[in-house]
Amino acid sequence: MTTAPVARPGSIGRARPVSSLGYALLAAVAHEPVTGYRLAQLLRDPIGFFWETQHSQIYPELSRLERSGLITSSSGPGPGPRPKRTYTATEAGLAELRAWIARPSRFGGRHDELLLKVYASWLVEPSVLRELIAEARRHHAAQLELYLARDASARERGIDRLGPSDPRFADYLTLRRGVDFERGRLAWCDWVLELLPA
Amino acid sequence: MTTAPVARPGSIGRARPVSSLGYALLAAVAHEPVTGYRLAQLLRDPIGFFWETQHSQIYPELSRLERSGLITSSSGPGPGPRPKRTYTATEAGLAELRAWIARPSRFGGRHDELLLKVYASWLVEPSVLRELIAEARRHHAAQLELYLARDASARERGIDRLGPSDPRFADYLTLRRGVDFERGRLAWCDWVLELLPA
DNA sequence: ATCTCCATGTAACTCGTTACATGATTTT
DNA sequence: AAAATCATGTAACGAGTTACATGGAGAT
Repeated sequence: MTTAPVARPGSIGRARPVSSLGYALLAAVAHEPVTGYRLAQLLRDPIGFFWETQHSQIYPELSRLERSGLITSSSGPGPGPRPKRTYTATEAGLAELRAWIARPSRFGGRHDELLLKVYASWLVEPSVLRELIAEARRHHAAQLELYLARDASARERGIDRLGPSDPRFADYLTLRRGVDFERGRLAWCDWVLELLPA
Repeated sequence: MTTAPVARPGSIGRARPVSSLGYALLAAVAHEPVTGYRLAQLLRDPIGFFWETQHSQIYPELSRLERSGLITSSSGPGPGPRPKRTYTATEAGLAELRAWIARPSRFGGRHDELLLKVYASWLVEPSVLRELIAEARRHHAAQLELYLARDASARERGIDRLGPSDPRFADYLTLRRGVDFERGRLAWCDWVLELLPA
């Protein structure tokens, strides 16, 4: 039996709980060992489609995860002045991830700048609102195209026939949500544009 | 007592640009004069549907907006130990809001904890994923019901026949997006649940 | 020559959440 | 008697962004 509860064994003040970003990093590292640089890429694409951040937030968070025993690192010579570190998830890290998934989620923390602008749009000329929506439409159309291309190649490889214990199946579920979201947003943009006087 | 510190005509050191929350507050104040307390309510419902925050962030932000001359306040006796302040948008504030709407938006800043959990769900038993989605489904179903009730009463009052220069029309646009979003999310939850082994 | 990619970090700041603090009036 | 509502603020901390800093290898 592994000495499970991780972290500092004799620490009195409890360690800071793992942040959402921490879980995002853990989830990525659980796929395969990666560098901080690679994680920064993943947090633009594909994880970035639902959880974005910058590399400046990643490196300190990796240190925290390692201090908590949820990941371990091995370092070798790097391309720059500092050594390159490759992180691997520990059993404790996987256990923490599993526990987090099962814990009730907080819904909320919504922040949508487009809807905020639309909410205030009665103050501007209809043509300004029209351009605002048209710009959003272009963005969501481009994003949808990207997702659909991935969806097509994922289906080609039979990803939709995989089981829920395959990481690629989980990827597929989030990708489909991306497709639905962009489609919904596009349809809403079109509806608004139709409603607006020419 | 009205204080009107005008919008720093010749100030050299540029003041901090207005934050997204600042614009949310400005947009609400533009409807009618309100207190900080009332703004806190609006930032749960209905503005909170796309821009949430706590009252502890509102009061300092209101001070900043007033120092920038975008809103003014009048104070009278309050129910508690401190005076009650009612804020009103200035012409400069409305101009700033209009300029912000016309400026190009940054899309992004996505943070979706459910999708993050789903992304890592290959690590857990399918039953855990099932419960995760079922919980989300309940939440989105409840939220959809709320939006639909509002949508029905809004249509009864003929809000869908108003023009884009009426604030209630702008409210209606954001409400419809809420309905679409929850419906899309519900459909995705159902799709995942069907895909999962019983 | 310049640009991009790999790779890692820190500094300074703003944004956002939780908890603390007060107190009258109204509702349960 | 207890709780909710109205009403305003501060303190402490965690989360997130932008800018600074370094430097080799390979491509244009």
